[in-house]
Amino acid sequence: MSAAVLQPILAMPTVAPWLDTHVIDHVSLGHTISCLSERTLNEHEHLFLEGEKQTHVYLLLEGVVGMYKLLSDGRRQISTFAYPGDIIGLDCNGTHVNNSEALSPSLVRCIPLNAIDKLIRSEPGFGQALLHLAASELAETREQMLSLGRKSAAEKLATFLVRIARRGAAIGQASDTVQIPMKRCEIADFLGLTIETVSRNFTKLKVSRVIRLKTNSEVEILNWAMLEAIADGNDTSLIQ
Amino acid sequence: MSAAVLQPILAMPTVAPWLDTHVIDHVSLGHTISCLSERTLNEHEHLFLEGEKQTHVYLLLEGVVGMYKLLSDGRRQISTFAYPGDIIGLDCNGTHVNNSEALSPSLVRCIPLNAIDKLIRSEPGFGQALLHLAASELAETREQMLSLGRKSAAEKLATFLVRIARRGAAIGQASDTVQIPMKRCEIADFLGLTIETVSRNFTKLKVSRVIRLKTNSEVEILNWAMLEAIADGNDTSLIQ
DNA sequence: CGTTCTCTTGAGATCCCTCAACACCTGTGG
DNA sequence: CCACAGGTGTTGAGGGATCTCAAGAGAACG
Repeated sequence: MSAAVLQPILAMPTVAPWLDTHVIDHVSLGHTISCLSERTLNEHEHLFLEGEKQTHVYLLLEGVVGMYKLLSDGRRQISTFAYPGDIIGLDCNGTHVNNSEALSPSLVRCIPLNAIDKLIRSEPGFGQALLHLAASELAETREQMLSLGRKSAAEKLATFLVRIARRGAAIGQASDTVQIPMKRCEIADFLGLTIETVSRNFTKLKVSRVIRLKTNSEVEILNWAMLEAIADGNDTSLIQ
Repeated sequence: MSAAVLQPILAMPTVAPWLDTHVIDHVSLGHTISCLSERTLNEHEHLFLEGEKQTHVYLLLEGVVGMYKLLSDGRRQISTFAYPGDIIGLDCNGTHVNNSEALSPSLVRCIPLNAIDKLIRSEPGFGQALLHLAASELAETREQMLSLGRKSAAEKLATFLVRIARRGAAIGQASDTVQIPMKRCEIADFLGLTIETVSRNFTKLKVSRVIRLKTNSEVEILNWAMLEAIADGNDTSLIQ
């Protein structure tokens, strides 16, 4: 699989093409191709933990990876989900500030930090691409803060579904059915809710004919306008 | 005032020194110093609005600026507060995704985007500094997501006070008294609470002798260990 | 010294959480 | 083929943290 087809949706210019094996070998590593490795992750296996020293940046090739933080009593907040084509581990300066766990069997390409540094110095476009990527992640994260701080449970779930549907469409999935690669528990920890509240609001959306659940991880969006209205806080019927 | 003394606390290497008038003039603008302008903002004046085209990046020289997003019914989420030395407008690729409002009379240096681009291309260290800055902002934003999604009102307020106290100490304020340059309303919109809940939890912290309010905008921290314990969710007495 | 803005405090309502039971699905083994 | 177990998701009842609405207390300012 070529990394060139796995471009992050948001970044323009994109970062992933630079991290193709041949490019990075040619540009920054000379002939020591062995420095670039790939790593498979089982479900629930961790890529890195909070507090660990950062050694690599990772390009996700397959699977879904969740980044999360914990409180000492076990409360968890998932800050973002990484999809194929996404860069993992950019949000840290030397030490990881998140835990990173594979939510499904995954495959990552490991890019050593010094390779990144060399690329930045030798290829002016690369640094710019990384900067755009970071800016996009910041924008997305701050959009999610609006959800966490100010939206109701139903609005949070609708927002989540809209975003995940757009994301699925961007990587070429059938647009009528949205694949949800995470469990209720992970959705809850992403939205700042409990699994029961997530489940109840799935039901709410079902009975009001906004969505239909083909399976627990496949959602058909029946009323896209209504879903977006709820997500944006413009709905008056569902939220009572 | 020289920008060199106004380095962002988190970024290492820092960005601000590159944006000093003489440096940016020499490196990227040749002799057209007129391209670099400064702008004063009254309280509640906006630097830019969501959806506007991005023309500049701003270095905050004086004052405090809040970045926020709105829902159509007026619910507001403040995503971050900028202090002197901070860069404003980095979290966007062409179009602003936040509103940016001065919370106190402020002064910003306006750096045109093309100057930023030139600096990135000509000075390899500058792009790296920007990247570190973006990574730091991402880390800080995701820390705030943990607050928004998983902490109680008391824990949110304690977290806010700890962070603002550290920030004040870093720019050389007296460590026993913390200056809070924003109103209750802005604290509430930052923490995802109402002003009443913020006020009630200020009172909670007062009666349990964790803090003392000299004025409404000056807080003395009486029990630092307790404040941090509450912020980290390790307190059992206050949260019942 | 009133006016306005901000902050605090109280009482009731509400949304979401907690605890609990049950339903569903899948694989395993008798 | 069925029984069973474990993981996952749904639904219900009750409680609690926070919000809403309302009034009053301070602080800032002309």
